[in-house]
Amino acid sequence: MENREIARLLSEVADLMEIGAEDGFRIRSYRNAASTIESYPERIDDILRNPERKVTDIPGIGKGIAAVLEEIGQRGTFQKRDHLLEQYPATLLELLRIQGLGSKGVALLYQHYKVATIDDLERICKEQKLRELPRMGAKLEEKVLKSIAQYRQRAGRFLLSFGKKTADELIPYLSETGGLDQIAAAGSLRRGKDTIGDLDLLVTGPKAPEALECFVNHPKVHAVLGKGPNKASIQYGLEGLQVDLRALPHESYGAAMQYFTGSKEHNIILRLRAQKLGLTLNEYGLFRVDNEQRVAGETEQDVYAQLGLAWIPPELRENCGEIEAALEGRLPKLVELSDIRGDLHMHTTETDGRASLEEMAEAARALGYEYVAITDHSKALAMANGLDETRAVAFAKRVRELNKNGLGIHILSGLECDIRRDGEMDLAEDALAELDIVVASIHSHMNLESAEMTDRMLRALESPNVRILGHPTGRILMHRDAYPFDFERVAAEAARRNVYLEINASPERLDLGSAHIRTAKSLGAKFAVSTDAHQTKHLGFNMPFGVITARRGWLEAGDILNTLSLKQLHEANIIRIKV
DNA sequence: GCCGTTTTCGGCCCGACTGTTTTCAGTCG
Repeated sequence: MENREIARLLSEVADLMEIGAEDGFRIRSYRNAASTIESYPERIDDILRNPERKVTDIPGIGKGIAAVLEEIGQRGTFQKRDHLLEQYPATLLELLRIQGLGSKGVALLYQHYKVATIDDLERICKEQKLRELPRMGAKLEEKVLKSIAQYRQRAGRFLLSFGKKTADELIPYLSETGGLDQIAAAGSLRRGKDTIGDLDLLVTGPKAPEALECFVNHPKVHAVLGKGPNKASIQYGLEGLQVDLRALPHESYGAAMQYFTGSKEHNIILRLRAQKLGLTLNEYGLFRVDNEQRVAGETEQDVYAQLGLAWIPPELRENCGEIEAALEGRLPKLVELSDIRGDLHMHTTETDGRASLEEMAEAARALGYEYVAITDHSKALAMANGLDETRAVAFAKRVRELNKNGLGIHILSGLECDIRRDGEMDLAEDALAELDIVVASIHSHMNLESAEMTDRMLRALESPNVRILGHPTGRILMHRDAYPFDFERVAAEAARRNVYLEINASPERLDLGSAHIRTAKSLGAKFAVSTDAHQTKHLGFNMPFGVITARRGWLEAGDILNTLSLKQLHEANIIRIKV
């Protein structure tokens, strides 16, 4: 079993224990173990099988969890889990994702009304029975119903990063078949959409039929939805992501990539354009209507060229002006991962990160970056052990000392400073002035009225020390919507004040999203693509999702702060580097 | 359940808000 799945079992059990009102510290141990295992570089399975190794050497894993892991290794589950699932249906776990309900609420609802599913919950709210329970009222009913509606809207979708991980598992697996010419992911994954509904894979080559066979026999296939000579569909893994694999002739590869990358809207316009030119376009190629002769198909470039268009990067294929731009030769030269020179938002063990300043800096250096900003939380985030003025200033001093040692990467002293309810900075301005760069972010009071939230953000932009507005809309994909505020006003004001808007590359956020990026760019705003890394591997893993989101927002390198060199940052007086 | 130890027991990040109370439990981050 993969670490990710083991972690999932442990964290589900932690949730069930919480519903069962078990000891909080014990629950935390399960959660800690889950999170450690999820990000552990080695497979737990391998360690278990190796008589020379002990899982208890991993911090956070003691005798108790070690026994659990052993049991999982042998039979895929463990006693405690079985026992809890006898008491509570697994569907209760889903209810925890509804805002306003925690473990206590879920337990009470289950005991009182046998509420086990989202549908049950909706009914109880609509019948106004929720308010009859202790400490629950009409406002909560309303909040829960709203949250259920949002939850349903995003059901069946998956994070882009999840699609990427799945593709990264399946593509090498299918390659082992041998005798394949090409194998690639298309669809919304290739377009870099923030969430995906399914995963589309293509193969070409003489052994494509074997690849289809191999595909439906993957050990993690949950169900085979269909299989023919050219196509197979499966539900993959516990999460049940639908994956489609299409086998095509080599000469159709470009046309197939074009066809299956979409979007549907983009493809409709292309086919209309083909029609006007006396051509017809499908997944096998571009053909003349009169004599059925193939005019393109082996590469995407040929297909676009034969339609009189420059090749359009997949991220732009949403029928949002890209076809007009391709016709007129004014497609943007989109930013690329290799343009990124540094990372301006990350956390360390000083607050809620998992790696030390030195470890983060070293990992960033290994990625080839020229600089990083360490931006730990400020004191308002007490649960993260946020920095107060004294610690922030001391930290800046420590960074200045470190930089004297020639680390091979320049560290900027920074802070992710909380924006308080009234728009004031969480730390005094004179302390912020000691730092090289301040990211200002909202982490609380997210349910203000739009006008109040707008004022709050405009107020935050007034701080002379704020350089970046962190995760500006506050959305968590498939979990929490952006808070309501006048985005255009805030973006315009940020542009006026030279405050950069963050494109938070964390796959759960991708905030700003592409639509907001385009709006903000049209208002003159500039951006920073930052990982918000909480451990070293986030640095490399997150950044491509931020860059692809920036690309979907039509951004070029020149729009993005951290494509500048340290020297340029300094000379442009964007960051006053304190020495 | 983990960890460290002044080593087998006691501590484990906690502050703020909300809606429900009538002094606070539950949720969130």
